[in-house]
Amino acid sequence: MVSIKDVAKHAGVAISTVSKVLNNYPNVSEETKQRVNRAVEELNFVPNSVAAALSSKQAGRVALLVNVNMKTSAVDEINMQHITGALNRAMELSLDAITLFSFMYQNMTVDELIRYLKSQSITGIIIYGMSKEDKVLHKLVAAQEFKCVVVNAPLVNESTSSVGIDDRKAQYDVARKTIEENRCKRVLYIAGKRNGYVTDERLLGMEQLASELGLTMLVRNGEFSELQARNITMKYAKNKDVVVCASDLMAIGAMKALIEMDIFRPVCGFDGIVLMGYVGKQMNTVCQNFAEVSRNAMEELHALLGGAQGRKLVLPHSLARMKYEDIIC
Amino acid sequence: MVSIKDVAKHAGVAISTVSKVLNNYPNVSEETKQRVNRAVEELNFVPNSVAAALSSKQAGRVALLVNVNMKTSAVDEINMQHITGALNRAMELSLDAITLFSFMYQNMTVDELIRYLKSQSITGIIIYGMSKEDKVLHKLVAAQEFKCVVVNAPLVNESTSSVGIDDRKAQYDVARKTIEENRCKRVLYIAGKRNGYVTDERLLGMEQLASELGLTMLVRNGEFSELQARNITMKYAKNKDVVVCASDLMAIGAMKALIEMDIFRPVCGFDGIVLMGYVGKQMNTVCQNFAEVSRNAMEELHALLGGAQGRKLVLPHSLARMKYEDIIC
DNA sequence: TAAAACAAGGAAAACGTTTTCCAAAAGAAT
DNA sequence: ATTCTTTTGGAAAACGTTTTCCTTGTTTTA
Repeated sequence: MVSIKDVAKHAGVAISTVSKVLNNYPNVSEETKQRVNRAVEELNFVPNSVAAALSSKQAGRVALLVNVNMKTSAVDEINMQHITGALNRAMELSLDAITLFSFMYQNMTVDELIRYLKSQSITGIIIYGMSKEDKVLHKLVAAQEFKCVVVNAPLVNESTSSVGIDDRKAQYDVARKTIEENRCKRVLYIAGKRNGYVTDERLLGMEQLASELGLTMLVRNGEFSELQARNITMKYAKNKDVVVCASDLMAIGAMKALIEMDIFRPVCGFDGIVLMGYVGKQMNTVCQNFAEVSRNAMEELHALLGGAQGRKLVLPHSLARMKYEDIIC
Repeated sequence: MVSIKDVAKHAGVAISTVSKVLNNYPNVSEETKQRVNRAVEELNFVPNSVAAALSSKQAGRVALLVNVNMKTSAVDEINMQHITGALNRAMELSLDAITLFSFMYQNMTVDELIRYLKSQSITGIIIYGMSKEDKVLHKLVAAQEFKCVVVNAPLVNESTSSVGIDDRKAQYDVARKTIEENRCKRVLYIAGKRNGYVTDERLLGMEQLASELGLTMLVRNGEFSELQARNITMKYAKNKDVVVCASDLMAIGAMKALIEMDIFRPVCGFDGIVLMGYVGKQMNTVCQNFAEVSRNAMEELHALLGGAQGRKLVLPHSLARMKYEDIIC
């Protein structure tokens, strides 16, 4: 294996000089830089990232903490897009990234988790699917031992940024569009998981809309479960004009229930998952580009690692009506 | 950060002794072992896996090479299950694992890929979605620089194992069941991707079945594409009795086409993806537990790293009829 | 009882980087 | 010409392990 030592010898300089060139340090002349880079080319040298990680804490590796406790194909789709987006950007930024699923750390205490991450030379973390009641992850963020980016949860401190869309506005937008298209007055809103950050935001958006338009609204918690949304719809949809759901999966459950009850009500969802194209009826939904969200999350983490302050990053969303014809390929 | 040095000091032994205890080396007395383990407990010590990886090539890290060139939610679902299954077992085996998606290495030559993997201290690899014409991955396996486990491709040498189900038999089984249930004689078989290993195996299963039952069979390549399967069905299904597809996604495409043509033909698929529960019509399919396949793949890789010979591992499959009621949750 | 064999544990090199500090050379200021 | 800065590059320690030898002390064998 060709190491930095070989490059140094080949270029006729010291090891430290090579390292400086590689990491764009100042105080190295243009000429030496050229010589070193030529040697790197000729020897086909690739730095050993493991050694680099060991040597410098701040070069650092990055971990994705992915919650996979809800096992549905829709969640798989969303997680997969997040992971590919994040890892793609990580590679472009030359960040070494590992993926941890929740089953890997769900039995750990905060201290154990911190120790584990440090043992892996992790200095930055992206957290997915964090709920309000997740003690361990909250302590992890609060500890500020690592730079963190939390996706879809408004947590910010000096070393923590949050990334996501404006859930409140998105819910408002998609519901308003659906309600105005169909001149509805009585709304059944199937909210998400209790103690979910996005759940509350989306509900706030709905409440604002209801008050602005003078709607009557019944709110029930669907826990992001297709089955529960189905049951709720069965029970309450009859004397409502529209069913607004805080996720596509629940929208699908609601739609299936309506079809079974043989009544028509407009339904709208949230997320823009592919499955929406397969259920026959078209529905309005909020489209999020999860891969893009995660690319931004990785970008933000990189900035934090470079010394930037934590902040809240809000990304754009769009509305769409998912059609089978657009999805098939 | 508490290191092996602190443990050594706390236990009153040398660093090397601690390392020996940690790695279950011989030539250390039971008493010393106890003392060291107690120190480990008391100091809450976790070995730094990065340092370990740097120090010993054979402790080694493991990489998942995941092909994500086909972007459909079905593939996302399958890949996600593979990844979680593999990483889960890796953690249990204390193997450090990283995930590489095809977009990360698709522009590399074999040599570049090998160098990159070595730079990451990778010693073992699991390869997903390898096609017959993938030069780079074939050379990678042939180079025998790493221990490899190839999922769903029958590649074996001293340092390479293959893991997967018996695709030939599975295709035979599911088609036979469907054909006998409906007393069919004329089969439209929509095969997978040209140059795919499983494509050939599954076709062989169908050919055997056709000859045994005296069926007439038309074979067309659907490339694992829902759209192509749909078009093929539109064109050829009319004077056939049954449409057998080499994947669920294609089966869905075929079924949608039949519904649109307003003719009934039994259809069967292959994989057991969740989406099958959403298309309204029930179909026979082959169920693979992808997470379990990948757990086995990781297990096999561990064995290879321990010095075992490469071999072919065949896992069981089952037949099922995917119903919405079984899938909703 | 001497020699040989073995068991247990320690010292130190090695892995491939980064980074701190220091020395030399060159330029600027007096 | 002398001193003071500044620029450039090198030497060596550090990161936390593993692993190879080597030194003891103890047991076995003849």
